[in-house]
Amino acid sequence: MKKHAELITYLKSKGLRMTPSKEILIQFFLDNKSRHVPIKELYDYLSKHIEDVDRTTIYRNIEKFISLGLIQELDLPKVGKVYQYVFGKKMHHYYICKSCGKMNKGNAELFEKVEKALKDIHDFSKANLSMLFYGFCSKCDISAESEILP
Amino acid sequence: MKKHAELITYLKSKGLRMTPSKEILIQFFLDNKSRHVPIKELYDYLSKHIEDVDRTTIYRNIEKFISLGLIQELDLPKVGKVYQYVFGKKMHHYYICKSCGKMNKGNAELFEKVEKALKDIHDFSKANLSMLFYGFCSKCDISAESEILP
DNA sequence: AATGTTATTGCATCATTAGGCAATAATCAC
DNA sequence: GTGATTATTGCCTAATGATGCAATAACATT
Repeated sequence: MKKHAELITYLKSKGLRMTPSKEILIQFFLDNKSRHVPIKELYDYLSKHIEDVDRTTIYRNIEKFISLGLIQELDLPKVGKVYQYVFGKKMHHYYICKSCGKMNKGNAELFEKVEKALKDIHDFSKANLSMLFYGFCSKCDISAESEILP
Repeated sequence: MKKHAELITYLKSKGLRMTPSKEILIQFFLDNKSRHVPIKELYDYLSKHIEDVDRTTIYRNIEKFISLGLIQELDLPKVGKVYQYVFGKKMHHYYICKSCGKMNKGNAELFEKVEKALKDIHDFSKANLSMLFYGFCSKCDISAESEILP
């Protein structure tokens, strides 16, 4: 409730107008904070509450939410795009396999080391920062049988 | 030339078969190593060399090349997807603005600090690792006028 | 409460990306 | 070289995502 109101205030301050579709999507994200949601699910959910919503509405709102730091998009190989609530989170990071799309949350130690290292970086907001590490999980490791890659 | 042959050998060892379209795409990437290329350009280039190439061919080859660590995809807000040659590179990283899509190469100091920190991480290949930092550039900074975000 | 401004939506349309299937062609084993 | 295996392509179709425009609705101001 409180979070919801805060969020609305923030979004309005950024020039957004609160419409039924935005209200519903925001509530959905607040209720599913820890999940990674595919856009199909968002559309289905919205359709349940508003009949004949156009798919464009979803795409345009998603885009705005991303630009304002409300949600984050992850494009996972073999899986597709998923969206995740990130508003107010300082940072988060993931390891994503370029081959199979498998995703791991990074460990805390690295998190803190990088956070310290980031103090040097300017022209980039430290709030709401996402770090994505694209590599290869052990199952897909490409360097294993290769004499070319180090 | 040498690089080209090495690459072919590697790809074959991974089960790929060398076809005209793959040859042309690979040569293109070798000739444009430092660039970030949109898929339209790849398609136009391929079309010049093979008449009536199907779009599907590009997409499927791109996907394979990514899976094998030959190229890397960057999905930039407001800009779109671009592809970059990364084969054999140990690591690279970028700062990408979630709002305007502006992209900066990260600085070297952070690069090394993170590289050290990564020694702890297991189940992830250190070769061919991409680090993407998604935040907000100073121009788009969302936290500037907000009392909610830290 | 009425009004003016403008973000938002729906609609139509187009561009991009993905998947199934049969024909083709690259590679391997002999 | 010949044949067998199977990755790849093209084609067709479907799903996903983007864009321009006019109508609508949210919001600030009065």
